[in-house]
Amino acid sequence: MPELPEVESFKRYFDKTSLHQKIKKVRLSAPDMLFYTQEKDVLDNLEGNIFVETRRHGKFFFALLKKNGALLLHFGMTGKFLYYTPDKKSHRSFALLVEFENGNCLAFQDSRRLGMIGWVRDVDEFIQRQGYGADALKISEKDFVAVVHKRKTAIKTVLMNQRVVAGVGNEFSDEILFQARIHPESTANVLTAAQLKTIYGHMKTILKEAVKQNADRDKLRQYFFLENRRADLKCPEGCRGFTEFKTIGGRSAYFCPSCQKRYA
DNA sequence: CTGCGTGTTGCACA
DNA sequence: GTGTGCAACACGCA
Repeated sequence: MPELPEVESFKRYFDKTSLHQKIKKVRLSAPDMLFYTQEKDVLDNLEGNIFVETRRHGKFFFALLKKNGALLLHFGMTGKFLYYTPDKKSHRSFALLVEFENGNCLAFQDSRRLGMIGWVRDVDEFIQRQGYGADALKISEKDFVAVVHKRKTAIKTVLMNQRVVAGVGNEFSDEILFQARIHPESTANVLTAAQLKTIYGHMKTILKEAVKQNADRDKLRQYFFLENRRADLKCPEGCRGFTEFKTIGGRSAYFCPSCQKRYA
């Protein structure tokens, strides 16, 4: 599920549990998840070191080390943290395990292994080198309109393109466009500046609210397309339309063809 | 038992 | 460089 709000919630969990403790031992059980990184770069740079602060850019999480660079994690579709005190009876699965000197462990778990693990010398340099766009919660309205307006593909695809804006995933893109009443297949560059500002406003509002609620889905029920990802449902806007499913840009899209207008 | 997906990369090709 | 579409990763779920 992880989109920007979930990653922010994972960041809080990490901040609460894993800062300022000396790292004793690191185990990597999923070397296939390494992202532009050698296994020894992760192990050697973490062991004996201390996490001092964390950062998030879009869906990427970084834990900055006291001495050298930062641990990079991406949660893919099923990634999560589990901080625990080990006992001899049960052992937990992990892709990456950080054992602290105080005896507790932080497991980065990812059953589907679609996440990423890495080490970067410099976070900003990494983001720039990879070409990721500004974070969805930090980008200015002006910059948002400018970068989105250049694109000649479906607005949904543009919102989800991490190299345009970082942090919006499939589910939130559907919800944002539903609230903006714009059809997800509308071509980005034919939308007016006013329409893009509307999209920007909804993007900010929804993401902020989801972050405030700690990405707790039970508290985000009011968002129709986060909650209902099915076709043929009655549109809650009372437009008498029914939800539709379509693959857009290779991703599953849900929308109301009746109240979301399509432009070009 | 089959098919699908909340994410991303990397490739071939227009 | 921009955009499209696919396969790949592995697993839970309907």
